[in-house]
Amino acid sequence: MTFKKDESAGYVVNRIARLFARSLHERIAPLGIVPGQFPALLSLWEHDGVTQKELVSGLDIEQATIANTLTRMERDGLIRRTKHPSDARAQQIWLTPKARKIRDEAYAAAGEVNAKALSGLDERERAQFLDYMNRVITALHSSE
Amino acid sequence: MTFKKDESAGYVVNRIARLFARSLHERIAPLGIVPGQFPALLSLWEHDGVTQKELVSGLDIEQATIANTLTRMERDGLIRRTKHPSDARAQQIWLTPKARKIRDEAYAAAGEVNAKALSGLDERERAQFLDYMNRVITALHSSE
DNA sequence: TAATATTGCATAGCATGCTATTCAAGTAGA
DNA sequence: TCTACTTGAATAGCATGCTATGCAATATTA
Repeated sequence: MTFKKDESAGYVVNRIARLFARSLHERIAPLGIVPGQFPALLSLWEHDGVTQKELVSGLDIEQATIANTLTRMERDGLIRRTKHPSDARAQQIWLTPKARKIRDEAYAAAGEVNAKALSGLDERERAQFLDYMNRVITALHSSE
Repeated sequence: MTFKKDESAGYVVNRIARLFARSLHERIAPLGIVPGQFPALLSLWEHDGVTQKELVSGLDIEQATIANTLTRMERDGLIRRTKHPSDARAQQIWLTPKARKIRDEAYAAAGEVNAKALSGLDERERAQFLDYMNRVITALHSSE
């Protein structure tokens, strides 16, 4: 009785995630960003000036991970951090002009990767695929 | 025009992969193994005594990554490495009794995670889901 | 066979993620 | 108000993955 990797959802999902990341990495590297910065950027492109806590609350990534990502983003000139006006523990996170400027190209790059990934599925299948994935997320989330 | 994370295949896939890894981690930790060791273990449970090159060729993970994983597996008492009889550059990788012993439980743990993840899909949907994922892998693999 | 190329594996250096912990700053209660 | 709890963020330490390189051993070829 052999464990069939190609039939194990977990195995395949891991493989796909790495392929997506690689593909995205290639396309956004010229913009000066990397895949791990995408979640934060998506959120900040919509609304910046928020605290780290607020940023974290809209993402499904741990606070410690975001903190490190933000440090790299600051190093890379994508964000600035300013003191929060009324809470000395907190800070506000602002996009730099550089980060604002690449927004449309980054969206396009992500769109291209998704398009390429889904190129073998028709409209109905794509919708199903997303539906299935969202159901899997729900199932994995349930504590037991 | 807002980028809808829940409708981006790449975003969702990344999320799922992390949820899978977390769930698997919880279940196999008691066995003394971690998710990153799974691919190598699956291969070695079927056939050990192979070289690193042979092991790598059956997996879709880079050689450098495997090399580091094997170092941790050796540290954790899961494998031993012996000199290759006819090529001083190479080595043969052998499972320890400890690693052999946990095989069935590890299979079961992976099966449980998959079962939980897919619990919201019926038989037909599961087959479709896997089919879609394999098509996505193919699409992402194509160089252009 | 000596020079060159290839190959098997390790290492360096980095990004991304996680859990656990620390630490300073706010808040609440006695 | 003084003590204790909570909270926002950083840090430590680790795993997993990648690309690029290094290095020794083997193979090839001129």
